[in-house]
Amino acid sequence: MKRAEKRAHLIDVAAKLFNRYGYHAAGIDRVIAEAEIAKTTLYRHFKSKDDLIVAVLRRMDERFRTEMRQYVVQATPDPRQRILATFDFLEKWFSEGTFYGCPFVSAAAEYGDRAHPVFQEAMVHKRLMLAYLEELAREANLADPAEVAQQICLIQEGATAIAQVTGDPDAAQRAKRMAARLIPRVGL
Amino acid sequence: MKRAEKRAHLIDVAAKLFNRYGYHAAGIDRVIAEAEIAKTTLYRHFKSKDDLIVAVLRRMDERFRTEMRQYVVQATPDPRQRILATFDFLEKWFSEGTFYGCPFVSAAAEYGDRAHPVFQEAMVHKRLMLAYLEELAREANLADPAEVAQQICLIQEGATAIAQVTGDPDAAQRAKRMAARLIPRVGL
DNA sequence: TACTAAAGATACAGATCTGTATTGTTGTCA
DNA sequence: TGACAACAATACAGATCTGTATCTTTAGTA
Repeated sequence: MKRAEKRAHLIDVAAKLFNRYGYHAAGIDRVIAEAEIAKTTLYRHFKSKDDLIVAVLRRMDERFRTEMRQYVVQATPDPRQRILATFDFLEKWFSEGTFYGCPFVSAAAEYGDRAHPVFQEAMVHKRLMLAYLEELAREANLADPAEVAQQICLIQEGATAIAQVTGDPDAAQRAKRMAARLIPRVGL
Repeated sequence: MKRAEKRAHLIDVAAKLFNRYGYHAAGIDRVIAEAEIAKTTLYRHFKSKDDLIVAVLRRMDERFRTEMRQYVVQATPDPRQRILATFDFLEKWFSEGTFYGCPFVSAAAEYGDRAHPVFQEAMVHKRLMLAYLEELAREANLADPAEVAQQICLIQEGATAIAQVTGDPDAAQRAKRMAARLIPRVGL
């Protein structure tokens, strides 16, 4: 395995463990055991655990938004329907069995200091999600794309939290229905 | 200080620390230092840290719902407005400076095993919140109280997550406007 | 006042945590 | 093939964690 692949694999394993057990509860020893690498190797790639966590969040943000984009694009060409398709993507996520709530919200909870790099990374993700939703709202010719994006974002967060605690993926479809009512139809 | 008061004080201190630093990050040593009690005293009241966490969650649930009830009752006599008043209560909470996101969602994230007592306690809180909102929806004579309760609950969770990550208490008022659009006016 | 239960103080056991140091092995490229 | 960087394996330092054991002091009660 090449160096870059090793690093990527390490991040993937760490992401899985952090999501499942939490950022504090999942220790470095467990990560290296599961990734089957030596501790020295980990610390050659990342100078600290916080550093690894930040890398994990960055990777998850990238993957999450890329996959959502791909899902939405292939789902429907209609701009308004694309906004609603994000909720189908959420439903898929919630049903995955590896879903333990939003990793970014959890990270912000475990590293409550707003100046902490981990918290900052969670904020970045939320900003980028907001930007994407605003982009969709703009393409749908909605009156106030920024406001719509904020609303959709809020509903998505709500659905995620509900699905996490209740374990019910249906939260996504309920959220979708709510979003449909909030978004005025194009041309109306 | 009497035994019962000591126990209550211990729970309050633990709640503050768990919220601020997280359930794993805040250690027993820190709790007893802040509460100014001996470790033996803590373990006389609670047989383990998990036990303490469960007690903290129970107390927070009780307090949260009681205070929300009181706030809502004194806010307005109109049943429909009472539903919306819950969002003003949230705004107050978000602005408190001691707000670090929903303690129950965070607890569920740190103890992701659904069979874990801590996770169970988070579920109980959500169930009770749902029951309260359904009660409000029923008093407002809404067509489908159970469905409305689920929707309001979802929006509240969304507002909480947004406020946590962005630090913006305005999420509560946005959520309130969204809720107002979702709840049909009485008699219509 | 004498008894008892609770609390304080403290040390400690045993595990686990992050991070480093050491030594040997592997693999890659010139 | 020889040099060099990465990796593995391992031990370890030093801190921190949960939980217990020991002993003393306090406080309430009969």
